[in-house]
Amino acid sequence: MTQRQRRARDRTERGRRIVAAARELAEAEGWDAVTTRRLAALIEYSQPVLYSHFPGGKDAIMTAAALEGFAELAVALAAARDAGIEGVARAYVDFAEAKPALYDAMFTLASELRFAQDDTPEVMKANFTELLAVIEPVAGKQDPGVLTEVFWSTLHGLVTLDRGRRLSPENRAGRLALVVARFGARAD
Amino acid sequence: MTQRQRRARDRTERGRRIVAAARELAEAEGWDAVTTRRLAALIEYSQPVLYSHFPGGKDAIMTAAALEGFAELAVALAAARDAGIEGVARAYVDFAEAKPALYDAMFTLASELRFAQDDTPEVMKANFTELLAVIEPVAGKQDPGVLTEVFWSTLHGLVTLDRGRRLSPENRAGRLALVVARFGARAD
DNA sequence: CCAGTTTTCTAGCATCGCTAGGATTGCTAG
DNA sequence: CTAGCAATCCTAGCGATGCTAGAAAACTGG
Repeated sequence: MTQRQRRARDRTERGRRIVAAARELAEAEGWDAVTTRRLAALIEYSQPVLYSHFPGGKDAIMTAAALEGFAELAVALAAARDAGIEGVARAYVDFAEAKPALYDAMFTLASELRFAQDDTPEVMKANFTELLAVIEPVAGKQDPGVLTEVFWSTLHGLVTLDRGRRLSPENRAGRLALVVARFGARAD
Repeated sequence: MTQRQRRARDRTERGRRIVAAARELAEAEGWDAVTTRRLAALIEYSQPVLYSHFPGGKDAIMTAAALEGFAELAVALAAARDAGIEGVARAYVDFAEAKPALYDAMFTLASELRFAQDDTPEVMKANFTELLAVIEPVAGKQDPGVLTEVFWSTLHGLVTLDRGRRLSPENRAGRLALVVARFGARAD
C-alpha cells in the first residue's frame, strides 16, 4: 500500500513541477513562450502527461499558476497591513512588478476565475479582505466594499497601464502618493 | 492618370474594409476568432493581400483598429467634457462597454503603441488631454498630470476588472459615484 | 511467471501566422 | 493591335500551436 502512496506523492509532485516550470518560463519569456511542448520537455515527460494532470490543458495550468499567485499576493498584503493604505498599495504594486507574468495570469488571462461569487476560491477572497481591512477605516459614510473595489481598480489600472508603457515612468512614485492622498482621507 | 488614382482609391478602401472586418469580427467573437484566413474570406481576397496592406500582419491590423478606437474615444470624451468628471468618467466606461474588443486592442493588446513619448500618435495624446481638462480644476496643489494618470488608471481598472467578472455587478453605479466623490473634490 | 490495469509515449489532426514563387491581370510602348 | 513589362494576386506550403487517439511500456496483484 505504501507503494500506492508513493506513486500518488510522485504524481502530485510532478503536478507542482509543471506549474513551477510554467511560471518560470512565463516570467522569463512571457506566456506565449509557454507551449505544451516546451513544458513537457522541461519536466522531461511527453505532452499528454500534462493533460492527465490538467485536463483543461494550457488554460488549466495557467489557472493553477494564478491560484498560487493569489495565495502569495494575499500573504504580501497581509504583511503590509500594519503599514496602512500606503503600505498595502506599495505591496500590491511591488508584487505586480516582481512577478508580471503571474499577475497577468491572475487578472488579465485566466478569465474563468470569477470573483465576488459563491464558487470563488477562498484565496481570492482573502486578497479582497486584505484591501478592505485598510480601506474600511477611511470609508466614512461611503460603502467600504464598493470603495475597496474602486481602490483595487486604481491599483490594477496603475499596474497594467504602467507595464504597457502607457504612463510616464518618472511619475511612478508620484502616482502612488496621489493614490494614498485621494483614498487615505476619511470621507464623511 | 485617373486610372492610377482610382486604383489607389480602391486600395485604401480595401484597407479600410480589412480593419472594419477585423473590428466587427472581434466584437462578435473576440480577437482570437480574428484569423487571417477568416479576414481574407470576409473581404473576399486571399491571405497575402492582408500583408500587402499591413506588412506587420495581424498585429498591425489590430494596431490600426486601436488607432481608430483612440480617435473615437477622444470624440466621446470631448462631447462629455461639459459634464465634468462624472460625465467624462461615464463616457469612458460606456465606451469600453460598448466596444470591448476595441478597448482591448487599444489598451491590453497592441503593446507596440506607447504613450507619453515623442512618437506617440496625436489621437492618443488627445485622450489624455480630455481627461486632463476635467481633472485640472480639482487638482489643487497636486500635479494635474500625475492626478490625471491616476484618474485614468482608476477608470481603466474599473473597466478591465468589471469585464473579467471580478467586481460585483450590482455595485457598478456605486463605484462610479465613488470615483467622482474621491476625485471630484478639490485637494489643497 | 502471468494476466490485467495503469501509465506513458509515438504519431497525427486541425488550425494558426506567415511567405515564397508562379499565374494572372492590367498598363505601356512600339 | 500587339508584344513586353510591371504590378497584382493566388496557390501551395512551412513551421509551430493545442490537443488527442491508439499503441507501447511499466507496474500491479495473484
